[in-house]
Amino acid sequence: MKTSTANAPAYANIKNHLLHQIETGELKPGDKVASENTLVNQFSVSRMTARRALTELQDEGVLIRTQGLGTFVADQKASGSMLEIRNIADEISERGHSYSSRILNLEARPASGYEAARFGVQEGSTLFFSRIVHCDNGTPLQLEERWVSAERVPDYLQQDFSQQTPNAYLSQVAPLTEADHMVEAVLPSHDQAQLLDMVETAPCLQVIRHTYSRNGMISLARLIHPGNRYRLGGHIQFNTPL
Amino acid sequence: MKTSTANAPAYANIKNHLLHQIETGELKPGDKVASENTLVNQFSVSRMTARRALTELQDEGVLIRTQGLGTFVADQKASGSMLEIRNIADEISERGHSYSSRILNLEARPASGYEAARFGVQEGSTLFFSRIVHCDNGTPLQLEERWVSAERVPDYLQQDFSQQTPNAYLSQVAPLTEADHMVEAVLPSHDQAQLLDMVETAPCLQVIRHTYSRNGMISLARLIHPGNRYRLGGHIQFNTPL
DNA sequence: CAAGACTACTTGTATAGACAAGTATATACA
DNA sequence: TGTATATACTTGTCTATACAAGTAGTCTTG
Repeated sequence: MKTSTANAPAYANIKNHLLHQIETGELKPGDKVASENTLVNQFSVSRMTARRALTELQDEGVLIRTQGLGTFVADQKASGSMLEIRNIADEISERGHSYSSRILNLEARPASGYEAARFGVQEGSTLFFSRIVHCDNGTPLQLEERWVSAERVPDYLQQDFSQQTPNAYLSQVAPLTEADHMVEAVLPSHDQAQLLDMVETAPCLQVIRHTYSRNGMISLARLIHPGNRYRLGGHIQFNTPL
Repeated sequence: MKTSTANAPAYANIKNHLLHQIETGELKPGDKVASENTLVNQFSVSRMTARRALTELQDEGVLIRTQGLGTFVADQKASGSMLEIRNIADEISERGHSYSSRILNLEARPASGYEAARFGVQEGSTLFFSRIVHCDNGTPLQLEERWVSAERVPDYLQQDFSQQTPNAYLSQVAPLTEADHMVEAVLPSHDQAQLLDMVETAPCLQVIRHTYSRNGMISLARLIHPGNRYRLGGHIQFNTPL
């Protein structure tokens, strides 16, 4: 899973640079980010290019910019849950369409330091990862990515998710009653090649990323429109107690 | 509440022009939109300015752009709703906290041309507007703004929203069964001074804007973080059939 | 007829500059 | 001391231009 640098556009490199700073903790919520002119000198680009990187990250909810003040890392905490995800399978059924799904990935892997901190587990402990495409009348409509803490749901990998959606299974086995709050920050970039194939045939692909950690469930949704391949649309961030 | 044209930035005028074309049906989903160069001549702006209007509308899901082909009106029907708003009062109760609310505004006013086009009513027809703060243990947590079409819910202003939330009332009186779709574009800016007072005492204020139009309900949610006073964080755009 | 080249049009990326406007700090003045 | 004022720095808007790259149709050529 490569993140670019080589042939990627200049503005994308700057975005990745800033995202990396945030992911490693070099920049924390509230910290001031390099100004446009600083980035101009640092990356030898024009101001409009540096500006595009900052503006897009602002649109994605990562940064906050204020005229006269500067650019800051957005505070991802604090937001309570207010939304809940509807079950995609139910929704498609209600619409009178046929629902089908395809499993792309289903694996266990040790949590990196970054993931461990984010999901509230120890570094190296097992995280389950799954990636499933949900189709409406055969057309890919939603790409679902889930990270599930092994401590919480040890049998996650053994389930047959073509029969029962992960959402249904997790609701049954790991109900959460308290409305806990969690932090979810910036999304690492997707494996884009895999996404592009699906976007070809989908009118508009919804990308949802679910994370089950010790404290609750976090979901992030984004939309990909055709012709908008590298730029992902606005994202939604919320936290849902099951 | 003014809608631009005069002192608004050029790119905003172009956006409104295109949105108006879509709202009036002059441009239908799938139709080809004026190219960048066409807009350059039409509005006497530079290509970068015309481009900004088109790009932002693409990010907002209104348009679809493809290199070499052109710009087209997006099909809003393709992506189904997937989210629903939880009742803030219920949520706070479930959390074991005390819920209270305060009404800031409650008024009827004629729809401006801009609002009329957006909400699907005639210019000058009555729109109800309310603004309510929902508090969790006395702390302002959510600012709710609603525009309600008078045609749809004539008695909106007569309700006692300290007893029953607008959401509960509207669900009861104006249920929508079809999953209609609508476009909501740019948010006009808030009355900022009023917001700032609340942000002072709130850890993170959720701003939700509900719009009941002829076709359905649109909700836009944004977060205000402390230290993020003037610029509101990323916004959420979705459409919920009740 | 079919394959390739050419052309016109489109959007994508990028530059270098200009002025406007919001914020905070330092400075001079009453 | 307190109030204006000047300033430096920031982001916001905008222009005019250039080249790259994708699409579709036409024209040339074998």
